[in-house]
Amino acid sequence: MSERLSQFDKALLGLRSLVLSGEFTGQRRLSEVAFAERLGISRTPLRQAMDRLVAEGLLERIETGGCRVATFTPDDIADAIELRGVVEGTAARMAAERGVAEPLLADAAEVLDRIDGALRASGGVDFDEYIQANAWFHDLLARFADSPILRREIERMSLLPLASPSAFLSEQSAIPDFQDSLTYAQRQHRAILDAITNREGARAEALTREHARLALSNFTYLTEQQPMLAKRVPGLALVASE
Amino acid sequence: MSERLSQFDKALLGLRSLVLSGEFTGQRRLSEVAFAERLGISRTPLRQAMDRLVAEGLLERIETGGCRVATFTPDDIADAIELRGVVEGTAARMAAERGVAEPLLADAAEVLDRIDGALRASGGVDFDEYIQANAWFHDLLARFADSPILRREIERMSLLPLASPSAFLSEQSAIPDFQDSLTYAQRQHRAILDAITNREGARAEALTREHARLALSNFTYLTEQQPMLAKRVPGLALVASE
DNA sequence: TCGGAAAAAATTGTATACAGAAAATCCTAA
DNA sequence: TTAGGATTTTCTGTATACAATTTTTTCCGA
Repeated sequence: MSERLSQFDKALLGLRSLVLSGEFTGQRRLSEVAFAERLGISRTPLRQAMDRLVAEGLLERIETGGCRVATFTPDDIADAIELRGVVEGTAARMAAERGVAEPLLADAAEVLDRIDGALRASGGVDFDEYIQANAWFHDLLARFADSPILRREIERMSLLPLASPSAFLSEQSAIPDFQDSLTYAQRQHRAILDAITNREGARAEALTREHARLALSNFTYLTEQQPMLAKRVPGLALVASE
Repeated sequence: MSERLSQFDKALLGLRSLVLSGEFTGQRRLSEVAFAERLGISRTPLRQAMDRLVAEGLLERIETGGCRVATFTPDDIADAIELRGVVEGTAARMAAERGVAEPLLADAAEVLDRIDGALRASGGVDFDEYIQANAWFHDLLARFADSPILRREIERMSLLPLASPSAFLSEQSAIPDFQDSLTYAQRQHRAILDAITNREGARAEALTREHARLALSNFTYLTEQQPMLAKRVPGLALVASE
């Protein structure tokens, strides 16, 4: 089961995790040689990985050469979350319009049951399970419409860690009534799946957008109440919007 | 004014234009050495350019190594056009909600006048002018909301040449009442700008989506009426959806 | 003539060398 | 002491060499 990793894969995984660790979140240029040595590979595949991370938006090019960790304002993150909701909403609408293959629907129902289980776990909510199952549901949503284009774009948007639905989940436990928020989110999941199953495109789209707006309001609350969140955001420099 | 191009820039521009020329639209693997020689550069920057084009979606990786020109079904293109409309619609809505800086609005008004001029040119519609001004308008739309995230995503979606609003414009002259279609599109432009100026977010979004749907229906008409279009699609293998 | 194995050729993935440019350091002069 | 400039150092961008695969060709046997 363990596929042999190419040097490029090593570079990509290693570099991404280093960037997300937050260690290099200053505005300094990232040294190719330093990272290549640290990851035990040559500069060539490391450079490829840097290019990739620039394309993902995690890094940004410097005019004079090289690149640095990207910085985002809370407004940027908010936009990314909302846009993700819009695109997922489109996926939901298309899925409803076109109909979804039975097996996928069955998978979705099962995943939603798993989320219910995580919410009702003895000893409080099982966060890890919730996060995983939630990510699974959103991935299924992206596959419902059977559109490679749509799927690709949604996947791309999930790459900005802060825009993905499960980002911050651990931070979010600081939110009052957070558990209620999760329960509410799950009710939205069921409503979305219901709308899609019933071929109600407009409703499926609206519900999915609304679902993203919940994540958005949680994020907004966090950044307003806890400005120091910036320090805990995994790896990306979060810059105060003036 | 002529900025010195890096080898990578040469590779990117050259390779993209070669791919779009359609010469390599078979399913064969693109040889790195061949292209490097043809463009007069070494394999390193060419390889970077290939990576970039893969990220853009113009090329796709081959499991055993290397990459080839990507293929799209008409359904894929249709999805891309629709999705572009959705994201542009979001930009329009956000612009209306947030308000747009005066200078940008003035630019937009001017561009729309240029389009009117292109439509009323003596000796028939000035297509080149229309295409250029139209692209300009859509670029302004992407900048209206003052959101780097949104702008980036819209730009990215314009990279798939077939999804961009002006793609096919020359082909589309084969459409009956095509000139009327352009006039209608321009009326939509004005309506969109009007909605944004009046801060009517929902209307701005709906109108922008509708605008994309016009392009979509033109594309659909073309592929249905002229299956041989595939041969004339610049550079991308268009595969019949079964 | 056809199928398949073996050898040959070509191609990719990776490492590394090198030149030119940017950045850091240090020295000098006000 | 500090500003400015020259020098040194470091770094990126690019070319190229090399090894491991993959693909093609060749050749033999059925």
